[in-house]
Amino acid sequence: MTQPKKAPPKKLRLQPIPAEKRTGAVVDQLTELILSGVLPPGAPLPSERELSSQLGVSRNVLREATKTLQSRGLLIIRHGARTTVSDQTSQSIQHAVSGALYGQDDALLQLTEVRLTLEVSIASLAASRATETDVEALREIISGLQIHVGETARYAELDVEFHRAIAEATHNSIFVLLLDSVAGLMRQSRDLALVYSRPKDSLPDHERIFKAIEKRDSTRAASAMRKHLQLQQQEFESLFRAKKSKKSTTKK
Amino acid sequence: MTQPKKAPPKKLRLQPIPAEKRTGAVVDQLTELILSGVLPPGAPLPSERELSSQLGVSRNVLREATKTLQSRGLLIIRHGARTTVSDQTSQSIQHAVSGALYGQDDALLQLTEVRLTLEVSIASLAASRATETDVEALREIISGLQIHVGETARYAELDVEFHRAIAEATHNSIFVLLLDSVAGLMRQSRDLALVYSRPKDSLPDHERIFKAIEKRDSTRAASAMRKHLQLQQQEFESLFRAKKSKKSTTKK
DNA sequence: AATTCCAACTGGTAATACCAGTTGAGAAAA
DNA sequence: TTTTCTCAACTGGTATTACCAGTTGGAATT
Repeated sequence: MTQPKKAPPKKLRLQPIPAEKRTGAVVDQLTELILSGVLPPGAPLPSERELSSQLGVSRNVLREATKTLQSRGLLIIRHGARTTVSDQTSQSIQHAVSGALYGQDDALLQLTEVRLTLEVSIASLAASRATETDVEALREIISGLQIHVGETARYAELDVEFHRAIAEATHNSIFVLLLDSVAGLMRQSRDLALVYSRPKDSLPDHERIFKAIEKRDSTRAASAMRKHLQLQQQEFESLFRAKKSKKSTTKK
Repeated sequence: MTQPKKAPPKKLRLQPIPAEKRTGAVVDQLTELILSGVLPPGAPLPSERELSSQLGVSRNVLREATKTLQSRGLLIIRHGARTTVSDQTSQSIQHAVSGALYGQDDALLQLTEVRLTLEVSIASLAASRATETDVEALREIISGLQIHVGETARYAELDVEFHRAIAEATHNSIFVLLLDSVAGLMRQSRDLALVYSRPKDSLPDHERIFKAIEKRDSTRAASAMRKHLQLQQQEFESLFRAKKSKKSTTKK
């Protein structure tokens, strides 16, 4: 036994799968274990060979099930290492949306538009519902932003955190999920890197949004967020127009 | 050969998969074929045995790939029949969201809230962008609603169509996708059936929304939509409170 | 013409053997 | 002692083969 002592194969109570539709049943059972928290994020699953025998199904079936759960973003499977529980729920939304956007070159524009409307509503709701804890979390991020104005990369990270924290202040998990998905999709875009907002320009916006939420001023929070995002939107639009005209002159 | 003549195994140009990560490569290749329209919705794939040999991979790999695509909503796999291409893109979003909502009993409330903010924005955008074709489509649905006021089921169908048509008038496919997902999730809820809006009450709302869009009045469209959905939201809220108090007296 | 029936397809599962990354404990070097 | 390196024993990934279980469509029967 050269293998780890940690995560001792705690005999998870696993019900053997009865008859047909085994794969689906395994998916359901594992999903249940994960979502209910018996298998918390980061926890390793037993090996495929062990798990499959415990469940009374072939390794094939177990593997198809885990594959499905991976594509749903619930599991992280790495060749050679143990399969672990993930916490990225927004991943599957990204798949779906990126499918719908396939081949549309104004994809980024559509995304920013969705983000704009989504976040404006979120900001408004957040302002009316934020608890003291929420505000405190935002305050910390804001001070972080102020400190790291010089470092573009670090600032960008905190920027994302900021928007996410606002979504969490709505206390509606769907908003958080949708925002994550949209943000994840935008991050995939290559064109994005070029125009990503300069810290110096956006810091005042961020502060304004924070103050509005701190004062529980929904209206002001919404309008501050709108202003903040509209600038980006305009930059994308001009970028898109430039790209489009270039395309039509080069190709067609 | 007792099997069909239709869908003659048109030799799809399939590139053999080279080295490792075969499953992922197959997923990508099939995804490409589907999203690009080479394999249109409804089209049958070659059988697993044939496809796998054409791709130069084992049936195992092919199967895991198709399984993944199924869970992403791109394929429909039925035991005994051929696997066909699907067109349900919103399905995978539903999976993700229902995962996030797991165990939260105010799920329906969160959903209605998201729907409210989403659709209000959509209505506003639709009003400012609707083409004559869009308006014409809406007009037809409205007249359908007026005709079928008496039939609850038929009216409910048209109701869904109406909201979807508005989303399409934004000419932003992501909005359509998100709306579909939210609507699909709400349809799953058991509590929903009890309070579904009575035709007589909501018809005036629908007409008001339509007229606003017809006149390209964004503000009025948004407020009409808000009014329309807020009623539902309030009903859900009272239902939730009732349920909650009942729970706490019964259990704890 | 309508019904029944069944053979040959389809996908679903199992079992096994081997390939290919990962990992960590212990050996070797500092 | 501390650090680095090595490698065996894990992990997941793939291939093959055999068989089970729904579906389907046409031939045989009514």
